[in-house]
Amino acid sequence: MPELPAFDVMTATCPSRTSLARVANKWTAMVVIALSADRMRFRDLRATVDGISSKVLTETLRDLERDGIVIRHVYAEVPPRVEYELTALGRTLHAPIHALGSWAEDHISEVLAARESYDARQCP
Amino acid sequence: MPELPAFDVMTATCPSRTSLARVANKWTAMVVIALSADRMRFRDLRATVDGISSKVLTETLRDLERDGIVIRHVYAEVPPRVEYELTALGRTLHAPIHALGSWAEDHISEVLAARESYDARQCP
DNA sequence: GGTGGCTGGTTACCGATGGTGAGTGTAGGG
DNA sequence: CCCTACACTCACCATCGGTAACCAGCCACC
Repeated sequence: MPELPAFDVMTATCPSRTSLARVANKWTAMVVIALSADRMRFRDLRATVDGISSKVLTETLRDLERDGIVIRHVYAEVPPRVEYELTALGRTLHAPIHALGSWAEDHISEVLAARESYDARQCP
Repeated sequence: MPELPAFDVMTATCPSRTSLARVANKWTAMVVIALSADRMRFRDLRATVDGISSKVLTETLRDLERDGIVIRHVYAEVPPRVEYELTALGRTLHAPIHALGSWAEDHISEVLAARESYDARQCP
């Protein structure tokens, strides 16, 4: 009865594909990494995730909230305070995404070397 | 002398950021997953990664080749034959990306449930 | 009561990016 | 002589991500 995964990210129409598309995204990755340490407010996230715009951060957070990965806490204060936090589901995403971020940092020298030799080969 | 990572994906200007952007991408993820099993030719990749266009597959593969993640084998035959294979560096990327793909497949039901309740809350 | 600041957005706009469909070059087969 | 197979490449749109500017609500200050 343990049916093998009826879900396959390789299939264009499979819902898991749209989920992969959301999760395999640089902004998603950085927001999840930032939130994995602690819940944060909007402006701190914006500062931590260097280079993200308000609009894109808003959209990213709303999509993540819709998918049940982050939760939004609104405090009726002045000035307004809104905090974002990973849900239990979001915390399960931390390991894979953190691994990806670490990969980028750990292997950047190899990537840069590969680029250099590729570019040298292309335009002699 | 083992300096701690001078690289930080959270910094917009850090090279590792551009690397993360390439690697945290749905097409990249699917191509790497497809190639992790075995080297493949172009048309088989196109068939495996359901929904990708020739143009986008070509671009993705060229970027991955430039970053030293895949290697291109060209056979001077007619009709032409080109095979793509993960490099050693590419194979180190398999685990993180595969984890992400599995996450998407494993948690899709929770994601779909979250979406449903979110959408119900938004427009009653 | 006007001004400015704080916060978490929203909006208009615009260039980049993804996607489509058609075309290209080569050689063997019919 | 033409058709097919394969791996692209190109011209063309549609869509999307990104930027900059603005907004709402409340307070403190003048």
